Amino acid sequence: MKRVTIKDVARVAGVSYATVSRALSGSPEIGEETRQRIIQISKEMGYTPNSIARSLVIQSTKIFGLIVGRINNPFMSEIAYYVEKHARDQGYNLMLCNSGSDLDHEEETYRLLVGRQVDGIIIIPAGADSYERLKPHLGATPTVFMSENLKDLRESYVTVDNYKGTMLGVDYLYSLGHRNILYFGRRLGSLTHQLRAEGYEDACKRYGLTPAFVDSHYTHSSIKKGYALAAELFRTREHLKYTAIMASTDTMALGIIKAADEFGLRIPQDFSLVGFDNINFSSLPKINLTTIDQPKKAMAAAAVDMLIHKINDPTIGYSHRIMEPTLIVRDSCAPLQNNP
Amino acid sequence: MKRVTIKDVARVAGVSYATVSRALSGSPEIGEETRQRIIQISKEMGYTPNSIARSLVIQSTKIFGLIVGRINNPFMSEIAYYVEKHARDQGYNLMLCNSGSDLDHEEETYRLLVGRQVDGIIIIPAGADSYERLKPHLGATPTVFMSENLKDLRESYVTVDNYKGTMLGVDYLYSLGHRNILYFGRRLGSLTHQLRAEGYEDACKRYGLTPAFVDSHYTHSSIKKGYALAAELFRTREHLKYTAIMASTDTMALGIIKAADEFGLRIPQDFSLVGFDNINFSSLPKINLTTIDQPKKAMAAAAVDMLIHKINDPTIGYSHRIMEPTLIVRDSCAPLQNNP
DNA sequence: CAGATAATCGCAAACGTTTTCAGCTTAATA
DNA sequence: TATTAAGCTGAAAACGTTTGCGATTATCTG
Repeated sequence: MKRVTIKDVARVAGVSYATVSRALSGSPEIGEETRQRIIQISKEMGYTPNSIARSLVIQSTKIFGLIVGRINNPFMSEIAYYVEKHARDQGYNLMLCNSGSDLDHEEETYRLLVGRQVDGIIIIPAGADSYERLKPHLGATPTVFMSENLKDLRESYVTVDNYKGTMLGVDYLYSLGHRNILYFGRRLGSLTHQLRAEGYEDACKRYGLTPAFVDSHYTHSSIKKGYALAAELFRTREHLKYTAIMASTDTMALGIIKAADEFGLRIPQDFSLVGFDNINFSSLPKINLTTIDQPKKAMAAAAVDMLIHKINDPTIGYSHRIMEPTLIVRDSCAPLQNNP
Repeated sequence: MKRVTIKDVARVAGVSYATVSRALSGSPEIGEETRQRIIQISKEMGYTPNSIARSLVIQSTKIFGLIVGRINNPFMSEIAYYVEKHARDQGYNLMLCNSGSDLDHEEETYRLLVGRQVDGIIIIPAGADSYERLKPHLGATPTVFMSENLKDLRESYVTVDNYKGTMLGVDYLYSLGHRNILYFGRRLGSLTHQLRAEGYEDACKRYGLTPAFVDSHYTHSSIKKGYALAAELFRTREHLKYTAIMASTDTMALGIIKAADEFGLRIPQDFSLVGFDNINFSSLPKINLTTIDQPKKAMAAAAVDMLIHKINDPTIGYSHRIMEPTLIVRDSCAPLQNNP
């Protein structure tokens, strides 16, 4: 199963392999007749250039590394889809790695990718300390961070305006007449979540509402976590103080939905609910979650463009891009009927 | 931003680069003291071996290509997650590509990956004709097909027993007392779907039930497609003839759920429903779809193991692995109360 | 017709490794 | 003491490309 190399086609064509290389890469200094002949022959022989050898000499692999927490997470896979698509359009392939949202594993993965000589790395960081951990390795390979805000990040990133996002949610709920809105989810550890909570808080203040929080100590949002928290809320009848819930995350909102279902509470009749992220779960029948959308496609495109710029001009420094969130209205919110 | 090569550390250590290479790769013929010294030095200098150069000489990239329709499809992303994990454990990284479920694009992608010198390719084929299209390129790179059955596939693949899967569904519905079960979804074009339909049909025959089908001409299952079909079914009141529906796919089932919701039909009170695939949507609150599970994790592991075997022994021929489906009982089915 | 210019093409170095083979020490054996 | 063996190390080839530079031929120009 010997692969056919450039030498083989050169021998057959009766030219040097330099000529073959030039003919196939469309170099202008090759006669048109010989070029056509060489192309013809290489096709017949089934020649495919060895991009490993090519990478070695041109010092570029045309590969991007993409590090996500877990690709089976709907948000991540959505991002990955657009990143792959956009990168491929620009001539780059993608090396996909799961960090498992674990800092050690993430660091190891990052180093592995630079060893693989990828031209650039796009990473959805595992946690708040990712930057600190990755810092010593940065600089060897152009990198852009995505989606998560990190504290004092002196590196390129693209993210959504999380602060504004929750504000949009509160605006909407307020416009429906809600005056007692509970914030449901994480506030600390992650800058992203901090900003979301602050957006909620400031929006409340602006309307003269008193902010209220439900949270606990945990590091990753999940349906299970949301369910546990919500079940506790319903059990203690604490929720009766509020007519609407602003969730920090769609997955948390799903947990709420599950608990509500079990407690016989109806959404939006018994309370309104808005999520954050617009993962594709949320548009499902019976779920129909009103939520804040992160423009995943645009974010992905921005990230790869940013990366390519950085590759073309390494002296460019870093840049930040904060994208606009939008409110997606579905069926989980209703106007407030009776003032409690 | 000059990268440090093996020569650099050799110079500093005062040995030849052959020695450095041997020391770092744990070759037994290097003195322990020099090895430690070299390791120390290479660490201090921040040396990371260039795996491109390495790949060129050892004729192996330690990379697998993974071609999926779209990574944002929940089923695909689940597979991808486990493939990456298992492959990485075996020392392989993953190059991810979306084929967009398009045959042309798939073929182009496949060729691209062999040009990239990947050691093997795992592919979830785009359609029934994938094999025909890919045939000329096969043989250069070990390949295993996944999940989709293809006609006369003289290549390695791992899939689930689709025939048995729908049988399980019918068994279950029958055991609940249902005697009028409708099969909802595609039957032709894809061997996978053909098998599912046949499993249903044979199970019906075994119980003396008369099979009934709802399908139409389409090539990809989707919620939208399922919704359209179901809405038509409900509008014509045709569904009253049946007390249960066996859907060809979870996504189709979701379409049914959506339509049912709009027509005021309740599941499982008005009819029972079982899906196929067990995508993670189906476990969501308010959905809770009873369905047939494909053992995605085991399938992924089997695929990469199969690929590694093939790489280690290219003369091994091809092999087929058909995994066991299982019934996942959730809340979309109920015992039949009144015989219609 | 001599010389110059342009159009093609080949030579060989380079990319950063791994690995074979041979060479050099040093210690052990006869 | 001479010989052998064992243990380390180095020189160099190989992997399959790209590309700067020089060489060759053909075509003009004067």
